[in-house]
Parts: sequence; structure tokens; C-alpha cells
Amino acid sequence: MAAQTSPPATAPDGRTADGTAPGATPDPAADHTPDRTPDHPADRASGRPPGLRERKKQRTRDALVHAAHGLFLTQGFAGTTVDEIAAVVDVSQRTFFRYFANKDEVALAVMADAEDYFIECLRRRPAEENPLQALRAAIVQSWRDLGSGDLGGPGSITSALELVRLIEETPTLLAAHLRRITQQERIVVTVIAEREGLDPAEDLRPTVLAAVFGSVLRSAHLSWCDDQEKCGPEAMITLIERHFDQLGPALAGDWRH
Amino acid sequence: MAAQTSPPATAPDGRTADGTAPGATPDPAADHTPDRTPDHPADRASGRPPGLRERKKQRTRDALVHAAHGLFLTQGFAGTTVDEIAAVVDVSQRTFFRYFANKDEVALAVMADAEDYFIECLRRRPAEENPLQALRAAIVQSWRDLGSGDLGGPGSITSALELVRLIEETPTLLAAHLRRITQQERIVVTVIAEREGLDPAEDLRPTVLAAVFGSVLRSAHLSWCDDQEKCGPEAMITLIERHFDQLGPALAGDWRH
DNA sequence: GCAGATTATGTCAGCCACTGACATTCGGCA
DNA sequence: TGCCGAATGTCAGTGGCTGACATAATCTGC
Repeated sequence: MAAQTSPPATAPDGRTADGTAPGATPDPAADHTPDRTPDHPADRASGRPPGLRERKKQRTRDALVHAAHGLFLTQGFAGTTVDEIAAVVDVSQRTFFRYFANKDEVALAVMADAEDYFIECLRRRPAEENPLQALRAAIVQSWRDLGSGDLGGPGSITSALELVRLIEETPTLLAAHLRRITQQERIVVTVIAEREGLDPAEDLRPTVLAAVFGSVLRSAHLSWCDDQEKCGPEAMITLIERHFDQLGPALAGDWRH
Repeated sequence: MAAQTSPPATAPDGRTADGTAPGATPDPAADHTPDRTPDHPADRASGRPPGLRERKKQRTRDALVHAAHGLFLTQGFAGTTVDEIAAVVDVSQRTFFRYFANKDEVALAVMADAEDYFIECLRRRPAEENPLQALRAAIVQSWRDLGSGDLGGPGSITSALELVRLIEETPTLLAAHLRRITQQERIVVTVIAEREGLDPAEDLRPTVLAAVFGSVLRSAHLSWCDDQEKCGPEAMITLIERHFDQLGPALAGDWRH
């Protein structure tokens, strides 16, 4: 876990991953966000330090993420079974599924933490910056922060970057990731709207901006993946900047001045 | 099938949906596009009209899409099993999977046709239009074309619109759909690059533009889904236009002039 | 029209992701 | 110490998806 983000202490508790009850017209209650960090009442940084139970849970979760990460990187995502992951950590398969709604979720866990940190950064951007500036600064800052003080452990930049590649290579993961991204975008919309004192239902700009921002980011990720050798956070930051710089030109009327 | 797009005559043939062979480092050969329309050599509008075999295949495929569509809309996506779909058309489950790589694919088949038609429209836009204009015009035109002359059958606008809603309501489908979209974006990149005589590896503008275009579109879709009552293609077109109009303002420096 | 090559389909057996139900064990707390 | 609730394990079952093989259709050249 990167030093900046308070580790999401996820508790195993019931949520239905994705499958919806049969016999329902157009899928009722479909959008179960699998709820990372449920944070039971009376947890969440309440004065009391977490008890043994809490710590144990966190350790198990970390171990699962770590084991999964290792296996995925060596055997591929599809080539790794949940049983294997569980076996490494020495828990039952059933327990695995109490921590993660599905196989995708373990893989994306590290990414998810990084995204949370980005949101944090965005919230802290000074009010003078205009929305686009704030977004751009926040994403660069978050990569940079995660890059420095990298411990190499799970949740580190290294992991996150390896993950970007794994995701882009694995169709299932890519799909799941893209879905997560769109949820993150909704948060971005509300943050931006708050900053500017707008109602997103009235003014479409936050929505559109968030969408554009997300897509430019992903372009940069893709570009980073294609470019072998260019690893490391700096390369990623450079690419992000470069892609953002092309936003204006791309939307400009005339490309062949 | 909408009158405009030549019905993709898909042949059941081997492809691996998603799962990758075990024992592979970071998933080799990962990006198997499940290959709609494989078009065996010597098919593809060769003078010879399609034989009985070809026609039968097409009929089976259409029947599967139609049956699936109906079941999904009444029972939900998760609430419908592949066996049920196959049973309606009276083929074996195995046969189903020879036509579609997975359950997602049947659901997205109609959408996929509409997207193909959009690409066709884009290719036909006059060279005078600048890239953004061309994209915008093409998407509006494709919705409009599909809207007129709607037969209400499978592949019609009605189906496509119902589908947009189903997708947005069903996490699994949404994920799969988003992934398809990104593939479609790659095509858009090459089309735009050709139009402007650019090398997408050199000039980032096509890539960035395609990404932005895709994300704005999806915003519009989402907005259309939220807005109950406002059904029909016209409403969709209006929303698309409105979202595009916010592109400039959203990226502009100052939001509180 | 008929043999023989192709190709679509069915059957079967099996892997794996995922879930509900119930029993057991373990940590928190009086 | 003893009770309560939460975490875990076990088990059995469903459903998506695949490989292998046999069978039944089409298509081909004659």
C-alpha cells in the first residue's frame, strides 16, 4: 500500500458480484459496486486502533492481492485459477470470494487504490486552477507521488505499472477496468461540479470534461504499453502530458493549416 | 438487419473467446477479437450467390440473436441461460458457442452492426469536413438512417435503443461493450488518419480525437438512459448534439467568465 | 445422380468461476 | 470465563465455456 493512501480496510461481507437474480425484468438492482472498503460503522479512523481481527483481515487481503499479482504476472490471468491463489495464501476458495467479488477484482485492486489517490489529489487542487488544469495537475501529481517513495511492495508504483500492461493484454481485465474507470469518472464529475459550484444535471460541462479526461488518459496508457523499454513512472507522465497537449490541436478545425 | 449494412455472414469456426492457454507468461496472443464476419476466402460478395449452407447459417445466427434479445429484455441478462436461448432456436448449447464466443456477444451483436454502419458513414464523409465535423456528422447520420425505414425486426433501431439501455443496466455487458468501443476507436483512428494523410504513430491527434469522440458519445448514451420517456432516435440525436456542443466550453479555460 | 471432401451440428465429459446453506472456530467483550 | 458475532471451511450445485469425437448435412467434380 502506498504511503499516501490510507489502506482501504476491506471486510469480507456479502455482496453479489454481478449476477442478478433470475426472473427479473431488465435486471433490478443491477449496479452492485462490489464495495471495496465497506468500513463498518465505528471503524473509519475512529480513535480506537484496529483490533487483531481487523489486522488479520487486512493481512489476508493483502496476501491475496500479492499472491494473485505474482501468479498473474507469471502464468497470465486466464492461466491462473482462483484455487491456486487461495492455495498460496492457504485459505479456502470460498474465503477468496468473500474478499473479492470475482477474479477481476483482485487484479484491479492495486489500480483501484491508485485511482482513489488520484481523486484525493484532485480534491486538494487549489481553486484557482481551471477544471482541466486541475485534472491534469492531479493525475501527474498522483503518478509522481506514487513513484517517489516506492517500496516495491504490493500497491507500489511498480505494481501499478505492471498492472497497466497486464490489463491492456487481457481482454477480460480490460473490460472490467474500463467499467471501473467510468465509475471513477462519475466521482470526478461531482468533484468538478462542486469546485465550480455547478449542478451536473443542468450543466453538461463537468460530465463531458470528465469523459474527455478519462479517454485521454487511457490513450496515454495504451501508448505507454505499446512503447516497450519506456517503463517507469516518468515515461508515463511524459506520455500523459504529450497526449493532453494534443487535445487542443485535435479538436481544432483545420488540421492542415 | 438494417437495410444499409450488408449482413455480416458469420461462420461458426474456432476461435478462443478470451481464456488464454495456461502456462503463458503475460498472456500471449491475448487479443482474439472473436471475429464476427470471418468471411472465408471466396465468400465476400464474390459473384456467386450464397449457397444453402450460407443462408442456413445466417438464419440460425439471426434466430439466436433474436431469441436472446427477447429473453434478455424480459428476464434480464443474468436471468437468462445460454441453454434457454439455444432451446428457443432448437440448437444445442455447443452450437450456440460456435456462433458466439460468449453470452455477451449475442447481446452486443445488434450494437456491433450499428457501429459498423457508423464506420461506413464516416468513410463516406466529404473530404472538406474537418475531422471533428466528419465524426459528428457521421454519427448523427447513422442514427438517422437506421431510424428511418425501421422495420422493427432484429437489427433495427428499436432493438439498438433497447440494447443501449440493457447494456447500461448490466455491468457485465457494459464492460464488454466498453471494450468493443475501444476497438472501434482504433478503426476510427485509422480512418481519420487516412483522411488527413497522417501516420497515427507520429501524430497523436487522430488517437486523441477518436478517444474524445468515443467518450462524448458514451456520455450522451448515459444521459439518454437516465432520461426516461425520451425514447426514440431523435431524442438520442438531440442529446448527442448537445453533448458535442459542450466540448468547447468544457475544455475552455474559464468556466465562470 | 453419386462418391468423397468439407463443414455444421450434436453428444459427452470436464474445468472453472461463483453462490447459498450450514457447521465450526476464533476474536471481542462483559 | 462465557457469550455473541464475525470469519472461515465444507459441501453441493449452477452455469459459462471448451476439447474430442461421432454423425449428418451441404458442396464438389464427375
